[in-house]
Amino acid sequence: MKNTLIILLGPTGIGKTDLAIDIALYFNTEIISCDSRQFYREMSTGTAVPSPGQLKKVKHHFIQHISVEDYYSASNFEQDFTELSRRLFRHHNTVLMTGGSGLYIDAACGRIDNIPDVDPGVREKYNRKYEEEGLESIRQALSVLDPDYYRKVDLRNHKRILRALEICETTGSPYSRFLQRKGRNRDFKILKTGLRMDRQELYERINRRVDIMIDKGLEEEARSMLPYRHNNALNTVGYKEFFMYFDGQISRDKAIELIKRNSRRYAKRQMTWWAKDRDIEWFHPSQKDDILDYIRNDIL
RNA sequence: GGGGAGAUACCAAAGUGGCCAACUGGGGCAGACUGUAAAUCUGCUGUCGUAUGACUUCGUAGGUUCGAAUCCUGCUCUCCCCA
Repeated sequence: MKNTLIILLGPTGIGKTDLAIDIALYFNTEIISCDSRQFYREMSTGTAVPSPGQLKKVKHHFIQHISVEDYYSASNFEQDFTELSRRLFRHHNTVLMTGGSGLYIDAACGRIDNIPDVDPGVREKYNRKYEEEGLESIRQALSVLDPDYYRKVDLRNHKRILRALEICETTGSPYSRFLQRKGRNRDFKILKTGLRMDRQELYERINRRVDIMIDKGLEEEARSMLPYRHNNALNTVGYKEFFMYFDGQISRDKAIELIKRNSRRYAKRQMTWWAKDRDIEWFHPSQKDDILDYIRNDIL
């Protein structure tokens, strides 16, 4: 019998954490978190990491395992995940992965191609080029280095262009050449379950959860993150809005309102990401028994 | 009771005779995205819709005009000031 990676995914605030614990307990296994912000040990209330009590119930991995000052990407996650899953499958037939970071989940599923690491100096160089000379200049560079990709990318999205340029320059060959859609083979089965609910219900949950975070001291946590605000890890809903408030750009109420709105928009983007994934079996978070049945039927 | 201001699409708010289906902002909807992804980027938001297209809108009922969200009159409602 093949091992199975059970994935429980869903938009922010829908209730993955509790459900994941129940599922993990049921199958007597451990949880691999796949939440790109719960990785950071300096943040907790704004990222809604599982509570100490929850962490005690089931062993969690990749919760606050790195620092906001570390560089971490989907690729790093893929490597860490590969190593960990190999270890866990030695003692478990099933492992549960839960989270809401679509790209990272895809990475764990082996859906990203093997692409060399980028030379930090090269990254620096193109970032500067973009800042100093603008979008048009990096577009131009891309049209020379990788005309194929130039035709396909969203030319208004500097991040896409920058990434391609970095790869072109560090590897000496066009970025598009690495995008073979071959992915990586995994030696375990993947079973995806998704959580979804009525939009309005979700949005109300999100709004309420933000209020709870505020009560738990999100403002203080954000203030303590001020020294790290330039790190990418702090370009995060719940923190960036408070930074604006601390800077005097907006009122505290406005910051809270923006945190709610940006969380809603984030949830929307997550749902768009998964909308085209035919492998996901969808459930309402209250359907715990149905989810357990679904998983049990599949792995037996 | 007297005087003044105003009613515009989901909300806020421009528009004050034709270039208006109506600026802009918010909210919302839809989408893209193979390595910083809670990031980054895009489209739509009166209805029908392939539409440079048709139809119905700017409190309400009339009127003026070739033509009105814009001008005039009545009505309804809201707000402010004086009593």
